[in-house]
Order: sequence, then structure tokens, then C-alpha cells
Amino acid sequence: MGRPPCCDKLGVKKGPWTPEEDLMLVSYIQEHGPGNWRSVPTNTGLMRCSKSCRLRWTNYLRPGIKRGNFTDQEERLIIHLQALLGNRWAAIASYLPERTDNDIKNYWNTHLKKKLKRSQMGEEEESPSKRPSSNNQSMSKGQWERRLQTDIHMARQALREALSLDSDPGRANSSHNTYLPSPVTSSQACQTVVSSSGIYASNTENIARLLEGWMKNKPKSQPEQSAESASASTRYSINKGVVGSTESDSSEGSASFKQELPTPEMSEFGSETAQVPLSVIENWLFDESTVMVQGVGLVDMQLGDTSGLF
DNA sequence: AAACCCCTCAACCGCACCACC
DNA sequence: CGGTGGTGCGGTTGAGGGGTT
Repeated sequence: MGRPPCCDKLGVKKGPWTPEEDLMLVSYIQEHGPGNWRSVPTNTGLMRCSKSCRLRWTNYLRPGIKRGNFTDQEERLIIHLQALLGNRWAAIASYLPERTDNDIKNYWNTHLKKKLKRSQMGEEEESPSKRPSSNNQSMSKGQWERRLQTDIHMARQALREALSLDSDPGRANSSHNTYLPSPVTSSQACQTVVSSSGIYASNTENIARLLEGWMKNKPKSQPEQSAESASASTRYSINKGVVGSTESDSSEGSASFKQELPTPEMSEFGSETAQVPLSVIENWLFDESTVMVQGVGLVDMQLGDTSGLF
């Protein structure tokens, strides 16, 4: 007999969160930081179970979450990460710091799965040389692969920018230099965000956005910035703060740089949690040239080749 | 205008893992 | 070593909104 669900208790509220509840949760986390979720409902007076609080925070209220449409680049990245990692949404989300695993999972289930299926069917019916394409059904194999390489290159650049690998002299001199503090786990993001002052501004944005939605009669005062219009540096700026920015010495008290590595590199490093040299991750995921990934229980495939997976 | 259908996504549920005792 | 509690993850659900008939 298993443990009874935490939400079975009498009086535990379920369903959509109200702005008041969000504010209670956010103000509590601002003061105490995320974690120790068990005590959150008692300390805040929220009639929610701890899991619900954690989920609300990580999937909606946490700073640095980008909402709105996925860009083509994100889309293709998800497709390839899914091909590499399978349905390990948390692992995939760690490479898209502004998206939650829930978002990516939803997007996969509602959009990409269908899209790929359509592509595959089109491929069977039309020409075997056609490749799955997220936004252009008639793209040739060569075009598709070139575009993919561009995406990977751009993602690599953006990730580098986000992590200040090239521009941050403090980090360049630190012992962390050779370790990539990414993929960023949600727990890391949660922990680190507390140590960096000023980051909660984003949190306020989330709340404001939420309230905006609730005040149905009021017209939107300012249009939400579209994902497409944001530059790579802007889009990753919040994560930059999370992983340790130059403006504060947040790298000191921030989360450790120990990485959960949900990758084929596991075997190489001998454990599921490993510190991984930057060069390895970069080669693994973001090498401009096509790299062969030696999988452990995963398919051996070339980055950019999803043909054997669907 | 109403009924119906489809889609999206926030939230829930169950399980697994880990740390601690 | 087993029990327990806390947390994270992936699968699934269902309310609500938008589109279509």
C-alpha cells in the first residue's frame, strides 16, 4: 500500500490559482526562497498542497519564464533534443532556460508530435528525400540541414552569451571556468535566483501579467513583447542573472555548479550526476559540425538526423 | 445565436528517487 | 537495511476559449 496522495487531505484547494494566492506564494518565496515546499502551505496560509505550490512556482511564477509562441529555432531544438533524449522534458527544458518542462511537454504533445507526423506522412506520400520540417513542408534535405546547422549555431551563441562565457572576466578566472553551468536545472534556477538581488523584478512581471489577464475589463496597457522581437541577448538575460551575472557577485553564494547530466555522457563520467567539461557539452550539443553521439541506451545518431526516430 | 467540436495549457496524479533517521 | 518524508518528473486530465456549422 502506497502513501496517500498529499492532496487528499480535507480542505486542500485544487484548480486554478487566484492572483491573491499567487501573491501570497510569491511574497513568501521572496522572503524565504524556494524550497522546503512542505512548509509553504502552513507558513503562507495557502490552502494548497506543497506540490501544487512548487508546480505553480516552477511553471508559472518563477522569474525568467518566457511565455508565448515558440520560435522556429526553439521548435527545432526541441525536436532534436527530444530525438536525443526522448521524453525527458526536464532535461530538454534545461537547454531552453526560459521554457518550463511543462511548456515544452505541452508544446510537443499539441504541436510538434502532430507536425512531425504530418511531415512523415507527407514524406511517405511524396518523396523519400523530404525531411521533417517544422515550418516548411517543402524544404529540401539540403536546405533543411543547412537551416538546422544555423539553428544549432545560433543556440550555441545564445547559450554562450547567456552564460557570459566569453565576456565575464570574473568567471574566466574562476575555478568554474571549465565547467558549463548549464543545462540549468529548475531547482538550480530556483536556488540561485534568491542569491541574486534584483531578479525578482521578473517575478513582478509575472504577477502583473497575471493580474492583467484577470482584469478582463481593462485593456492591456502595454503589448507583450513578442518572442520573435526579442534579441538573443535579451531573451537570455534573465537566465544570465540566474547562472551568475557580472553585476553582482552572485556566483559566490549561488547554487553549486554540479550538473545533472541527463545525457549520453553519463557513461563517460561514471555517474548520473557529473561535472562536465564545457568542451564536452559543446561538442555534444552545439558543435557546428555534425557530431556523432554515442548513446547509452539511446539511439546513436547524427545531430540533425531525426529520420530514424519517428 | 446556439450548439458543437477542437485545441490549448494549467494543474493534477502517480511514481521514482534521494536523503535522513 | 528498511521506513519515511520531501521533491522532481512524466503522463494525463479537464476547464475554458476559439472556431465552425
